[in-house]
Amino acid sequence: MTGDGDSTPMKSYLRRLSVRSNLTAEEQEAILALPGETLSTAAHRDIVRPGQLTTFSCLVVDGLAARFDQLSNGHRQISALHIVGDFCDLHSLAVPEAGWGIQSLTPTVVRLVPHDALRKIISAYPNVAMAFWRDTVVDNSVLAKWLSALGRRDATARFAHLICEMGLRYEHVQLGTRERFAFPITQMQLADVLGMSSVHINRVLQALRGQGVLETRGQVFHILDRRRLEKLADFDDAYLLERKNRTS
Amino acid sequence: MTGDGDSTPMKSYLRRLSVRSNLTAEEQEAILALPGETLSTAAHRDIVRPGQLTTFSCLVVDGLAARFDQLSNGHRQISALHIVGDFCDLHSLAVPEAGWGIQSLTPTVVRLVPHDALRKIISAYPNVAMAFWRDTVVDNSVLAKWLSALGRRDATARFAHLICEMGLRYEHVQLGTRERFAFPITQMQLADVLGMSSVHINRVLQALRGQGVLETRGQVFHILDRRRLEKLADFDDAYLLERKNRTS
DNA sequence: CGTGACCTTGATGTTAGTCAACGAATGTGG
DNA sequence: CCACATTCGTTGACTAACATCAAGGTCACG
Repeated sequence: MTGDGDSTPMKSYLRRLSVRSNLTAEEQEAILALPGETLSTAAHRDIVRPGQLTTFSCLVVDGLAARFDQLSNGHRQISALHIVGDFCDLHSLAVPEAGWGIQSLTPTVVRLVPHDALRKIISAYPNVAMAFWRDTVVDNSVLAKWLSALGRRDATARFAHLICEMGLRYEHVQLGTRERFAFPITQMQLADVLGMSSVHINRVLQALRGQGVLETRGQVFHILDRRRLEKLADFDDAYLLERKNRTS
Repeated sequence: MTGDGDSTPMKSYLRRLSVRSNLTAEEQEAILALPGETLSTAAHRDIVRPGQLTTFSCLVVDGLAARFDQLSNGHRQISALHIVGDFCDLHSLAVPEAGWGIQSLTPTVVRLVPHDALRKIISAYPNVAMAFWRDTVVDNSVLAKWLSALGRRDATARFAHLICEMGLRYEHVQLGTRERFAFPITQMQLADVLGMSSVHINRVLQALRGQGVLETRGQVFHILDRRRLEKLADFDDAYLLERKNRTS
């Protein structure tokens, strides 16, 4: 297990929010007190089915989930990775009919928070609403970065960029450091994230290992030469918005 | 000119919102009454510079703008196209520091709406806030579709998909039909949207013309065989959310 | 100890990029 | 109104990156 398990399901989300937003003690209490049902799933299970009408939003408490798009040619593209502390479909509050599916990539624990409760908290605490919104903006920025990676970077740069990003994201929720973190994903799944074949993922990874840039032990990525990795990736962390905001 | 010009700058936005959200007469009045400054720019001008601190959000009143990501290798990727009626950085309300640049692709008229006024309207009319949010969700869905197109579709399918999408979007703001619309973009700019070279854009376009799928006259795209275009694109319009919602 | 998922490697094919040149259209200043 | 410049579109020849196919190896798990 990598997260907090069932004991304090909202804690990891609060940690994520606090990277970018200042919240008062009262606001933090209100977030921690959000109700919901906790659900454990095996790997490769649908958490949200495309087109499903939802009455709750779902927070990843433990494990790894992905938003994916299935194409008629049999291929699939993962358009978001949701790690511990990610509210993977907060937007379903505004649009209850899911536009895409979410699946667990590993055994995963999610917390289903009713839309009612979310509506209450955002109307009672406008600053919390802003913090929520801010986080959805970051998700959007990540998506935009992935897009330019797929459109304009070669396989090595794409791979390197993803590893840089995931390092920071795991660090934000205190599940590792930017240089060493458990990222339980298979090469086939990486292929679906980066829009390439798993064969090519493997070759790129080996090249990086060969150059002494990183090593993997099981699911733990260990970055040996961060400078070089960031250079290969043309990585700039600004889009992850690590600075605090308060706008209310 | 393709839009309403200066006379009623918020009207086209209202049209776009109304595709997906039911708004009362009072709410519509409030939106039309939003203050702001109107600005005309030539083509290829920065509207928002990356990193810029903004105190307003900007609505495209006429023309065509793009959100783009500049890479250090000299390439660039366009991660959103903003047509008439698109509020291209509503999210800057939550995150004032722009994470990306926005440029005009053609001579463009934008309306700069102060954040203050937007904050007032969303706190006075929660249903308007939801309508705004809903529209940012659609922008996000579009981005996700573009991502799977770049990751998992070949050049022809990507091109076809974009044309299908733009047809619907122009129809939504009543600037043409899904089968015939003015889309003033160069092949180089298309290349930056679709993550390919302008040479290849040209070849794909010619192939589609040769098959009698579409023709172009100047900037007007005319789709001759919509069925076939949608099939090539594997297009499903659900992500553009043409159904109405009201959640408040 | 067998089974299935995942990783690794090699050989081959295809898509689309790059480079280069020219034509067409559009705009500009004299 | 014309000569020029610039941008955009078109085409061909060549090349590089990555997909696909196929086979075997490794590891975890029942």
